[in-house]
Amino acid sequence: MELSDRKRQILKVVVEDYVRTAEPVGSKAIAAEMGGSVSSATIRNELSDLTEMGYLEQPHTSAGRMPSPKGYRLYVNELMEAQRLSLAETEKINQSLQLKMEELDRLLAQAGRAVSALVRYPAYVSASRKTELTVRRFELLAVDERNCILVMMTSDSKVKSQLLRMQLKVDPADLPAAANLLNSHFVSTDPGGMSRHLMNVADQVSPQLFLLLSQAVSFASDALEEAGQREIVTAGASRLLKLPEFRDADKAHELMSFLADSKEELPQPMHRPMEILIGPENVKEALKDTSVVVASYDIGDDMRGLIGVVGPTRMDYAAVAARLSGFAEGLTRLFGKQEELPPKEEPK
Amino acid sequence: MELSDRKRQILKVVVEDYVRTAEPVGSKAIAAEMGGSVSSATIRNELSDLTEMGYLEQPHTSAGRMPSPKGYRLYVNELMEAQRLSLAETEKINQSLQLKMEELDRLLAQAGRAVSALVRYPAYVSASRKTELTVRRFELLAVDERNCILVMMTSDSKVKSQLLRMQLKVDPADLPAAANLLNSHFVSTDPGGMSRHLMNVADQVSPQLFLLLSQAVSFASDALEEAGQREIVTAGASRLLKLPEFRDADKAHELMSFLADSKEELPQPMHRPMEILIGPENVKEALKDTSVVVASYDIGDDMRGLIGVVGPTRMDYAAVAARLSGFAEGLTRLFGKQEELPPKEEPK
DNA sequence: CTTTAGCACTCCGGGAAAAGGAGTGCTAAA
DNA sequence: TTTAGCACTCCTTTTCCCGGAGTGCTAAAG
Repeated sequence: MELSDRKRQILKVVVEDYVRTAEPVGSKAIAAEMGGSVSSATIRNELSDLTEMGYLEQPHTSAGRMPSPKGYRLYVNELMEAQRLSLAETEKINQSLQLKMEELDRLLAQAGRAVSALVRYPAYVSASRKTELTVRRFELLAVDERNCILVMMTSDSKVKSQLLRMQLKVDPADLPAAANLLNSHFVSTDPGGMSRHLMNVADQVSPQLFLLLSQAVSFASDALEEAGQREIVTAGASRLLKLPEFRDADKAHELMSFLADSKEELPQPMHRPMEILIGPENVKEALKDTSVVVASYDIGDDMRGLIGVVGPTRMDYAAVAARLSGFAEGLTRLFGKQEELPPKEEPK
Repeated sequence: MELSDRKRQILKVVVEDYVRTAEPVGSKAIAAEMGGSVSSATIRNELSDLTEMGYLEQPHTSAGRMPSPKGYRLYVNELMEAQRLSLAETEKINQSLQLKMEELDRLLAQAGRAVSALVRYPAYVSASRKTELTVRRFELLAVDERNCILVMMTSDSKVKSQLLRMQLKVDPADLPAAANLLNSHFVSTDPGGMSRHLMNVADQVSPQLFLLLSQAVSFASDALEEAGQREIVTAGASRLLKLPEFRDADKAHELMSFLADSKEELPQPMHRPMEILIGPENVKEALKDTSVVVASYDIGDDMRGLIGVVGPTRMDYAAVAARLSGFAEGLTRLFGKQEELPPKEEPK
């Protein structure tokens, strides 16, 4: 059965009222909010229908109505008006993105704090790689005969380095040869492949050099693996405590420790650039009665970031969605700019 | 006035009972716990004295007694028996310290989680440098005429590197000279000094090289500064919610956002390797009715770490102190091992 | 057929009153 | 100095009651 226009409007009013007040809303209030064109009795009939259809629920007979997850879903899909951000608001977002491009971790943490502060709910941010990272080039620098420095440039034009301590003395003059070996055999290879490949060169070099190489390879594959991991930071978890639905300490604790310890299991947008998951639509038990809004953004060409907000099902979806997509765009732009001038020189 | 032995014993019982139950403790319970050698009436007289002297307080007439901060202080200083950890417990601590020595940040975070899990309170961990960090040696590696790699070894034998993108083309053949310049002028200098010094070399080199040098110097001083900062991580903040004293959402929120946003202001041990700050002894307003136990540990020779626990004044000081010092020792040992073999070659 | 007014009924929330209990402080005796 | 006895205090919990908001039904009006 199709919903009449009036039913839709009523549902909209209920959602928006309930989001604001956190109290079940009654027929009288709705009638008033609709300009008095219909009486509360009429509204009551409609409410009764909507409840039967599963869009609304009642905490108990003779209380007002509140939206069910299904009701929120309809609201989000069809009723909600895309909120335009005010200029001031947009300005604020961009301002909070004036981040110094330090390490990615730090930047994510900062972005998370900014989002959380803006929407007043806990937020989470992460970045992950679309394609496997590899090493593009190795260098070895002598320090003394027991120490040398390994420098690698990765396929995303970042540089990593590490001091290698050698169990056996190595003549500094041998280093260029070792570096050549690395450059000819271990370049453009995924971490697993590197360690496997190490065996193949075992008999081509002296034991000293082999020890050195295996250290280098193990550092390289560790570094690649680490950089490939998606790291997630959360911010503003304690904001939950301000919400009436988390007045109960146990409930709050459950969700907050989920945010602290199981960040990896927070939802990612699968199909669209922004997704809204309402209450039981969440797979994770701990999120069953919260809602999540999550958007993705691009970091250069081969990384993808994700930025999300966790809140009660009674969330101001329109506001959060607008701000979140503002942020996602801002971040895409930010990284677009940063990544403009990487050396395109490709190894072969 | 000196406290009689019996008074001291009574105080001890009160503290330990109150810590366990979070309820004011009455004369009868104390009498029972002391083996029935004295009657509750006698205890009442003593309690009355102790209250007058300020070691105990009463939430209201005709309630039991609970320790005042002064009472806790006496308990911590004189009454508390240093708790010996069971073998299993020590084992557990050491096990949780089987950390892979990745980046310091990650290690701290992991240690924080371990401590927090063990003592069941929020914990914080940080590391800071005792002496100023400087660069010991620079290297420049050519990539192409617009890009080169800066590698620096710092005074603590760590290696950092960064890709430098040059606005003006530079002949790779000039790089060794540039590196020499860096090595002769910017080594063993603090970050501030580096930027000041940059002006002095402005007229000794070509504009291209100068641009390159200034990028290198600015990266170096940023890196030094960043590495010098004390970074603090907190863990397990949500455990607060399990405690009856933080049942009130507002109170919990206040402390949790302090832990999230003002970590820098958490206490550090000043004089001794371990310090206990009880309630109002804390300077920070937000900590006025919590207690903090904080211990320090060594990271090699020139870094010092700090590891602390935040909880209600009603904290099991003996247990926390024992576990914390176990952790601090473990960490010192861990870092001691790691740092055994740095190259002692000193620059001059 | 839809809308509206009227009305009885339900159920929650808050406040007052009552009951219960733990613990104190005092007194007087051992 | 210690102890038993007892009255008193004050908190906590429970119970009870009331008011109000809101519903659902019915019957009349549009």
